[in-house]
Amino acid sequence: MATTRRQLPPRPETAARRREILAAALETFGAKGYNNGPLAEIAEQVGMTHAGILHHFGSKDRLLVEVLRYRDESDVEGIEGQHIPDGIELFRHLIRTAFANEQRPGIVQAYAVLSAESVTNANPGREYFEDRYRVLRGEVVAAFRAMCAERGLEEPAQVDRAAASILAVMDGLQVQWLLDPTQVELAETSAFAIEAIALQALDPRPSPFDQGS
Amino acid sequence: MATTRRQLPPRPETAARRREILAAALETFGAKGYNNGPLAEIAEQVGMTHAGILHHFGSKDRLLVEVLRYRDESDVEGIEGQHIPDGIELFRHLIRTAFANEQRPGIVQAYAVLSAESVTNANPGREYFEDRYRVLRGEVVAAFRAMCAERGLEEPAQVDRAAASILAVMDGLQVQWLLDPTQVELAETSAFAIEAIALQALDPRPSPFDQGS
DNA sequence: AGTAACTTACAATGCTGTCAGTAAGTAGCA
DNA sequence: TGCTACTTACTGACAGCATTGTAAGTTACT
Repeated sequence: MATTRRQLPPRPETAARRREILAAALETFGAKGYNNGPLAEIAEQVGMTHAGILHHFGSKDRLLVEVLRYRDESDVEGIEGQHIPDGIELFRHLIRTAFANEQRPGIVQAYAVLSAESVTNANPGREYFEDRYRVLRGEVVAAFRAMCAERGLEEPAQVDRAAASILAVMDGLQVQWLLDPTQVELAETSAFAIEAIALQALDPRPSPFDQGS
Repeated sequence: MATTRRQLPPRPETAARRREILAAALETFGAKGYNNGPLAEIAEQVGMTHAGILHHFGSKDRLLVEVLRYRDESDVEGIEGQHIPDGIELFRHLIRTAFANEQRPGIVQAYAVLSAESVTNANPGREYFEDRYRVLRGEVVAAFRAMCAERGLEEPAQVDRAAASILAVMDGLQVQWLLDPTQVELAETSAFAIEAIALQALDPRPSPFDQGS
């Protein structure tokens, strides 16, 4: 009754076509946000109709999720080989990323817009960003631990806070830089702040704000 | 030909009604973003139709601009008297603000969502956020200068970067905190990062990342 | 022969903004 | 004080557009 061949594998060019769509979607969502970025505009960029995109991805929500994963992959491929850098190398990697980001405002904007949009009600990207920040914070914490071990220091009390802070400055600076690139040096400022936070975590000094008039 | 009485002043209750609308709009835009937050939902909160809101504000764009200004005012009124704190007091004020923000996630979300959304194409809030960051950076820079003068230090090289970084961490931490409040302590972490950055600006130590394997 | 990769057409919805009308207030004046 | 003229503060209806998703059909691969 049931024939055996129920599903055919996708055609060879299809994977490339999907990647084209993902790149176009990243551009449109980056420029206009998820809610304000229509499928039709994405379709036009790749020479299709919006129905063609829905054929590949099923719904706009699922497209967003795949776009976010795609951005991750292309990031990892582009910047470094495969491995996750550890210890001091992770911090250097973050700073290099900030310098690389200065050359790709489109990606930066997509990331800034979509991450903030994800905190709104029932946004399909929310889970992705929750996971992403959790993973990244974990990597930074691990890097701190590795540095301490290497130097024979005990683990400082504030690693968790320092990890969150480092990711936070990078993101926050991106927004300010996108708003006015003439007023904010993205990379240099990121490097400065990452160093400041790492130093205070590894070798704390007393707060300058605590008491006194 | 032309009679003299051309425009009547608004009725006494009108100002209060407008404020109600602004508060409702802040809530809706905060929850759903500007593009995704319909006028009808705002209208419902204050017991009106969306046409009534357009009567008061003319267009959705102008409503957003007024919402942003309204948030500023209510912030200034609520937190402190009138004056802009200077020197060390500004930093203390920023940290207090971070603690206060932990009690008002709605406002924080509105701010995070709308500021990121403002970097998208032709967003009506963009100018507001450009100005706001410029002004805030200026205030932080002035506070650094005041602190240096008081202590007889010369102005450090990195004040501009430190100022941008401090605002950036605060914003970035808000996003992470909104995504998962169980994993990020907004206020304590903000305080830690602000101190770290201020210390490095006022009394720099060499970068731990510069050379060596 | 069957399915992937589309297109065209369309249904269904949601949104902003306009328009005409209504009730209620206010100003000017007898 | 009361009448008239005009304005504010709305409502309800609707035009007009944009947008997502579906369904049916076509082409071309395998």
